[in-house]
Amino acid sequence: MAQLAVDVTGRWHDGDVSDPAELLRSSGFRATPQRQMVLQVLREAGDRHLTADDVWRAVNQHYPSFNRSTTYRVLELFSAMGLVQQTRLGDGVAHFEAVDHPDRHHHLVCVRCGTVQNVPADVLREISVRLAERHSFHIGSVDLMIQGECAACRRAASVTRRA
Amino acid sequence: MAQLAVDVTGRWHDGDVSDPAELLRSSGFRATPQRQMVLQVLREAGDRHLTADDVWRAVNQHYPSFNRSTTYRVLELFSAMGLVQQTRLGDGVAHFEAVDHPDRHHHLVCVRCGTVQNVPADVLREISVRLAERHSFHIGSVDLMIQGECAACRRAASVTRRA
DNA sequence: TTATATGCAAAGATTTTGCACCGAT
DNA sequence: ATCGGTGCAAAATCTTTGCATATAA
Repeated sequence: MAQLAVDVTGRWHDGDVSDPAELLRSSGFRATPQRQMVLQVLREAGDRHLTADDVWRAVNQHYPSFNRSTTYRVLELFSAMGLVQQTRLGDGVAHFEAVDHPDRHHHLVCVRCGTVQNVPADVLREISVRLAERHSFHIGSVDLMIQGECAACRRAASVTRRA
Repeated sequence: MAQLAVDVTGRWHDGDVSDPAELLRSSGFRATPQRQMVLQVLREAGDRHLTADDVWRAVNQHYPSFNRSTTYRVLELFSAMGLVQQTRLGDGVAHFEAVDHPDRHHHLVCVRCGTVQNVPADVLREISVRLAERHSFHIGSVDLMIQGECAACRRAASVTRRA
């Protein structure tokens, strides 16, 4: 995946995250219906992480001409703007969720059954800030993934497969 | 990516991580040259994370019939065995590294230039153990990725693109 | 008006799968 | 001799790109 195909130089939003259209314009981008609908879908999803395809299907339902490639372009833009956080859960597909706080929750992924448990992110806040300071790094998002066996699978001691 | 197509039930290694062949056999798997070479390549890479393709190219050089699909199958097995950790750098490709400690280091990924800084993982040990206990989760690997802007890019305030 | 963003179609990249054969045990 | 593992080839999945058109500002 190419990173930052979009030029966001000096165009980061600094304000009103509640008004998508204004947010886009104030960052120097156009408030197209596609972009607004993508953001809405992501926000309505709450802390469920959607794949690009999930997003596409949701928007496409109300807006049939909405194209897959636009999905990727919009999601890339939002990632660059810091509106959306991209998460990888080890399943080879990118997952996206709206960012309200820079770090919302993290993931325990079971390598047996693929179940994902969310855990609140505040435990990491202090540590990640300290890390960032030490490396003069400006945090966009924090993403912790712990892989292992969930309680059920440990007990079961039997293999569960995932499609 | 399908998870656990391989049956690893009750066959986790408990011992001598230094002898790849014995390690595999004691876990109930066959010690094929392909598997041993993949492990060797990953171990020689130290803390550089290799993509599946990197691994394939390295092994293929000494073993021309070595096939890409075998690469994926072996890496999946090693992940399930906990020998190899899959890390995410936000570039859409899976990266792998040999695991000696359950958590070795984590990553600060610059969304501008793609630079990756490694940071020692011990800061997270306590927290991840606590999290795992709370969720009755058996930790296989811990993977923290912080995305944002590196010091250089913040200063530059100009966009750097990545191929 | 005009540069940005989208739709479309095609290609690219990565990963998975079915099947016949091979080889570690 | 078995059955697990590999090679091969093909497909599936996910994502990116070029270009003409549409549209937000």
